[in-house]
Amino acid sequence: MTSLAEENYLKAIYKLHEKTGTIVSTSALADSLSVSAASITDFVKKIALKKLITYEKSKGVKLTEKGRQIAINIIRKHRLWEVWLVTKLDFKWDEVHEIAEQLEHVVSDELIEQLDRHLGYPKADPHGDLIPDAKGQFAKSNSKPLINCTVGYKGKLIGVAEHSNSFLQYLTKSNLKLGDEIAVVAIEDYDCSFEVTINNKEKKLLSKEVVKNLLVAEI
Amino acid sequence: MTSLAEENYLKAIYKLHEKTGTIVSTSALADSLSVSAASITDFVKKIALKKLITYEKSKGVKLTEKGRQIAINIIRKHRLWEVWLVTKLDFKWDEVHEIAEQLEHVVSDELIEQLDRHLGYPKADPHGDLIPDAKGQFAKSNSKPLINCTVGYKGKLIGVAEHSNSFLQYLTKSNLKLGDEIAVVAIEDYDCSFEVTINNKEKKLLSKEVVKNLLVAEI
DNA sequence: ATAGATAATTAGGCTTACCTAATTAAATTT
DNA sequence: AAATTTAATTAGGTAAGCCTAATTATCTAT
Repeated sequence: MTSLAEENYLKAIYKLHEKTGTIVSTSALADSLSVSAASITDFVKKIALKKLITYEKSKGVKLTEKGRQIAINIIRKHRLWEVWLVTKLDFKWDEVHEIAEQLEHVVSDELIEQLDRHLGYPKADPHGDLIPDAKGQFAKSNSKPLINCTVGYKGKLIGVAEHSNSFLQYLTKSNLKLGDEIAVVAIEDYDCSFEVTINNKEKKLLSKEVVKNLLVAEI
Repeated sequence: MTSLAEENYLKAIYKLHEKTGTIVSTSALADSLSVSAASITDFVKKIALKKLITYEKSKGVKLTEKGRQIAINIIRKHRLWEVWLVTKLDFKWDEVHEIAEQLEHVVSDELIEQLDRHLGYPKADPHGDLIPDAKGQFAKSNSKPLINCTVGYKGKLIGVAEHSNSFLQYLTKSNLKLGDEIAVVAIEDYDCSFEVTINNKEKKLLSKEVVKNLLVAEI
């Protein structure tokens, strides 16, 4: 069996690897889990023995295929629960993370299968993150950060690259939501801010920080 | 905060007290939690210091009002989740207990409030057990064991006094479910078995063991 | 290439929630 | 009431998951 702590370590390793593309360092993990570096070293040795990760002393860790499957399953559960919270219980997209962090650890394959069915086999969570299927397979995504687009580009907002409550709340306040059509009208060279129109109507100025974190795709 | 172990101890004490009406003994708790008596004594002292229970050495324990509120809240959550599992995810009434045991520990008042609303504020769980409201208040029940009824009695099956999977599965197999109308046709003196009709149609013979565990109420 | 800074590890401890074995208290039998 | 059985407690110990402080490795800058 996989303990709560193990699940959280594996998930953190998965996410850090996804972000950096490299082997995951002790300090990055310590940071992400809010646990001392010494504790990380300890724990990491233990789960390496269980073949959930490979551990290179003073280098860092990597998930094994076994560890990766567990991590992906936790992420699958987390995202399905988030969909449920938003679509069935009317939570806002900035209110679901903490609750899903608890629900993701509930153990029952039957439950998750039924939940998935109940939700109509959603492809993405409320933040646009893809939901892997029961076999751990992700759909292919063709999203890119809006900041990589040029004047004249027209696409749909399908995700966010930053999940902080403050960013999500900023978007809500700005009346920007997933599915909105975004057209790039102009880009200011000096500060990299974008002038865009939303759904062919509303004109908006978006700062570089914001544009970096908006993920768009062809319509 | 209340730990997982604390929640389980309080719930067990609540249920044992409900069943026996008396102060709860160390051995009864040990039995119900599958933990050694020595561990019970230890733990019970700790939560007595937190004023969740009162502990009389060598006598047993009782919930304080604070402990009782926590226990009732866990039971409320458990039963709401069971309703959700059956009504929204199509689980059978004998499949929900273990999953609800996990879900009941998820911490979020908002979540439970929204879940309650989503379910339409159910009064009882799939086994007919009453669901306390957010203030810990139970509705009044006028149910009684079928075994206390006499020939000619007509009532509705509204609950079960025994929750084992084998009993629930027996009822399912016998095509008996909550809401069914039961009329007592005859009672065999010798073995206390009941001859009944279900929904004014099907005739059935129910053993004393079964009749003891069926809860009925006036229609 | 070496000094200094940064990152990782080791050593030793703590808390929670459990355990067994030994002892004491309470209940039951004779 | 004494003897026996049963229940409860005490004493001492364990594993998991964390901690701090001290040490060692690795990286960076001169």
